[in-house]
Amino acid sequence: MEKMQREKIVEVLTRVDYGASVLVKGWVRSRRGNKTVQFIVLNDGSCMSGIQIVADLNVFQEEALKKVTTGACIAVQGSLVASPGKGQQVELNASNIEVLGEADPMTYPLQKKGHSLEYLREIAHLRPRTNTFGAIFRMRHHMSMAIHQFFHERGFFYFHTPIITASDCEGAGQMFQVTTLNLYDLKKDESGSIDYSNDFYGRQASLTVSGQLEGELGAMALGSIYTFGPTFRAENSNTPRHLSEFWMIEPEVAFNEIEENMQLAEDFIKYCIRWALEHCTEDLNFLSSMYDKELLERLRFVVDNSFVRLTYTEGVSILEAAVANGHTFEYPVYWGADLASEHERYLVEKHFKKPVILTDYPKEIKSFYMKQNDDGKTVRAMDVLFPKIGEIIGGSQREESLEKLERRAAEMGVPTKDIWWYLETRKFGTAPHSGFGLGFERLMLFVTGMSNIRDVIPFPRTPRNAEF
RNA sequence: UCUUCAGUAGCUCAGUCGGUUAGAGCAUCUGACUGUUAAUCAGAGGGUCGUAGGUUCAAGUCCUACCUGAAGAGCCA
Repeated sequence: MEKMQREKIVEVLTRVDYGASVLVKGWVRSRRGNKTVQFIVLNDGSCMSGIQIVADLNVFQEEALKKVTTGACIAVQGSLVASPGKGQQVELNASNIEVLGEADPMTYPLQKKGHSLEYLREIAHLRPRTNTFGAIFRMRHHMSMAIHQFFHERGFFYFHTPIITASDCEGAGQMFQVTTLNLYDLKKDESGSIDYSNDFYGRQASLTVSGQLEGELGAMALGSIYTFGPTFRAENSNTPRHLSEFWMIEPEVAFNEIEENMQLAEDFIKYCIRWALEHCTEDLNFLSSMYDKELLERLRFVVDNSFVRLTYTEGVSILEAAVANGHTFEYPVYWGADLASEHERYLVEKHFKKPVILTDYPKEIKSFYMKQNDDGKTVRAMDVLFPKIGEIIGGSQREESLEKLERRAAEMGVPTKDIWWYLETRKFGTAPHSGFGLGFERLMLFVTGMSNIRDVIPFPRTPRNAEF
């Protein structure tokens, strides 16, 4: 084969310079045909569509096409022609086909017919080659770009918080320990505690459960920052909405109060969804047709309507009214109770039928760092609740008073000695500030219409599952 | 972690009240077909019924434990 520049199928499909000689490389999705002509659908991942390769058997020996099987990788040189068949604008009349990598049809796990998502999870190393996961992972990229673009446009700085941390007071869940100690020969002191003085960091260390505390340090210097990185929770959560390793976006803004924080959250989510509608049309249409017919409608609805904002207290009143009218919940509703998912779902899906931002929760059920309201009972927390997926964002205005912060930490039994540096932001030049955290995969669930979080990250990490 | 459901061919599933040799579609292979669109048509091969015990004359089917998966719940993003 003469030396040519390989072209991406996404580009070739838009071309109209018929007769041009083109080289494409990709993986065979299917081959069909008869004694005269064979059709090969070739996909290189650059877009959902494959290009149809036409192999005239006057040009090719049937034997030469034997290795062109589903899953094989081939390079095809041919001339671009307008397709006489239905279903595609252009196709490639092959003049040369080279098999770069064979795929034994007897053992190749992907067939051209559909597979269940559960089965594809077991072959996560190959599922990116399917239409569904090609679409999802292309969208994952686009959503990442949207996030950076949104914050960059608004003057936020991408701030890198550490993945390994020695503080355990976020209260966000169980942590994975990081150690180089010999687990077969752990040294313990008289009280039976493990001696970490010889560990890598000279102290106990873990994978981060949130970059928020360090993010606040950035905000108190750079003004507006965001983080976007992996986060780890060692919770034994087995649900379609939890991963033990997931990606989180955490903006933090100096001088923002809770209202501005809410506006930022709403603008941010809408920006991302609008970006998906504009940049991922082909993939969205596929996912919509295959998995969720109302997907596009739901995305447009969220973009076009403002989120409902109400306080926890108002939310509880609505739920209590529902109970009075005969609606039954499994868990009781009363002021002070943490809302169960059935309660959140009722507000979002039954009562308001649109995204809801709940604010001003009882201080007892929220973290120590949230700004205390003057009523002495509530804090300036905010949760953004979405249809289908529940809580997509959790955030708050932060307590800027050192005294109040320390008192609350003590009341809640939070060990603050490891976060003296965090407290010093309140000691030196403290300022009102706010931020929130958004689970990237939860956003992905919403924009793709997928229902299991294990299907929107290439290699999901969940309890008892770290394959690939 | 709790509750419920499921595990039978490469994949998706059927298998009746416990009863003879384990069924289908798709995939794969072989053949047919002059442009197909998840092509079509004909034929063939393909099984440790999740694992280990137990009940029974007899277990894919009933019981127990465990493993794996899914849904819901809790925890949370």
